[in-house]
Amino acid sequence: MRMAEPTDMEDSETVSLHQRILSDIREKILSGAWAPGHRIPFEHELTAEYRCSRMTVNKALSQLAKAGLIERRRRSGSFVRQPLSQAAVLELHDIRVEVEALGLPYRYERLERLKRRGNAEDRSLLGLSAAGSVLRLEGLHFAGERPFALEQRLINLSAVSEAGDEEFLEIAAGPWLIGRVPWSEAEHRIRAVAADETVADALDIDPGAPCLVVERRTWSAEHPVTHVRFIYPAESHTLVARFTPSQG
Amino acid sequence: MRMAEPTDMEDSETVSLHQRILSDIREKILSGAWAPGHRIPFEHELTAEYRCSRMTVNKALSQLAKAGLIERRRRSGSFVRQPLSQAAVLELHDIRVEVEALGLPYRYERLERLKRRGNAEDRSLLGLSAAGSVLRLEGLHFAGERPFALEQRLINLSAVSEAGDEEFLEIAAGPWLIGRVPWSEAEHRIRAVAADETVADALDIDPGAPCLVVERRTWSAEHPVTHVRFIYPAESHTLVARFTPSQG
DNA sequence: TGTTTCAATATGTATATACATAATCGCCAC
DNA sequence: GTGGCGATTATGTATATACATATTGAAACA
Repeated sequence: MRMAEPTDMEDSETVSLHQRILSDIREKILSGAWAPGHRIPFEHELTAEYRCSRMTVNKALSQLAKAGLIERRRRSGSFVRQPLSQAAVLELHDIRVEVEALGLPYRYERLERLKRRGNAEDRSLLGLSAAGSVLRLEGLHFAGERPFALEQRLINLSAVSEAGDEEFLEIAAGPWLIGRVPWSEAEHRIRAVAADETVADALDIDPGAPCLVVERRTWSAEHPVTHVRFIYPAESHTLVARFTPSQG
Repeated sequence: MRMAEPTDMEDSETVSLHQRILSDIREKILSGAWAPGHRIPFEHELTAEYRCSRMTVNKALSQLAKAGLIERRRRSGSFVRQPLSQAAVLELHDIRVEVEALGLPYRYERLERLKRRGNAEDRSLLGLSAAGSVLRLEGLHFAGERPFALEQRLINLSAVSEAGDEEFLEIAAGPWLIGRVPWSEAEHRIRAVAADETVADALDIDPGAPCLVVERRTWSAEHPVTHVRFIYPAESHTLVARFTPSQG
């Protein structure tokens, strides 16, 4: 019985082999290295590549199939899938796309950019245990001339150091990060609040007006990457999510 | 009432055993038969119950754990989870569960019940093309003495005729429907609004105060089943949804 | 009384194996 | 050619087995 030995992985944490296969493949797909339609290696090839049994590979691939990332066809192999269906709403949340879907011109404007050593609140928002540098950004998304959403973001520079060199003057950090950091997990919190003075001012609405707040924390391989808070004036925004009963 | 017995399997389709275990348990949890905190049978017990190997049981339970429905603890067993992962929040959205997770006593109170021929608005909300009978319900969910959420619901009686005979005086229609109608699809709309007079009055908050509104339409095999609108006072509620890419 | 140790236990992960099933390829007959 | 048919192939599901690991409860100890 050969135990799963960290053969050529020196950064290897105590991650199960099955997890490693899973995230390797997921990353290839999300990063675009394997485009939709691409045939991923056969089980027996992965078996050889990872030096493990077919069951282990099979479990990982089945999981990817269930998650909708790949499609498996008997006798043909497994293929990267096109759609990104329901979850797209809550996963991507690309404001440019939303705005342009409304037929309005999109624009982003940075309000604030600040590099600092993370304070207690930063660490709590990011879910960091140790202190480290963070980048704080604040910006406005416009739909035409009207403010569409206010964005307040923290980026964990220990996880994404290159972000420290970016200005983010006219591009939002979201799209920038998506192309660079393959995220493995995200958590959303959605709530309603009354606009305070600052928010009302930025969004050009009345103080006290209801706003929809969407907060998202993102992890990449266990490391917190970013925390972002989107604040939408109530009248401008409805989240839509469509589900079929999930099975895991 | 429930036929969890593997012995009398007259309905045996060509479903894999692993799928059957999975859906049996899921149903027990979603229907509330196994409340949050309940310890589900050990792997070796399920092994005996379903006459299969531990691997098969393990695969099913691992999947439920990944989906966030249960939590597994070594040496202790597996337990129905409290904290509502995405599945719980957006799929079932059982307010009783949410309230009890807060450690508060739950109560439901019907405000209105009305059977009528669906008008234009009803049809639009339900997504019905033809006219038919609908049941309109309005009720309040309490957490302790405080109103926790206002529920406004339409049920398509052509799809669920038995609902017409129910009073729904002290039980909300949500749990009732879940046990009866296997839904195949749901769509959520989430937004923020300011409370109007009626809502403010029911929820015992100030008019104009921000509220989180969650609307859900549910289909069962292409037929619209129900449309429900939950209105939460902002301070009482945050939706939480956790994702791995495309939901694993 | 408090702490340390240890065995028991349930889950976590991996193995090798077996057979079923669906899709495809190539061969052969017509 | 072309239509059918079996062999091949990749995945689907299940088995029995093995050992790792975390946690608990109780016994042994200071």
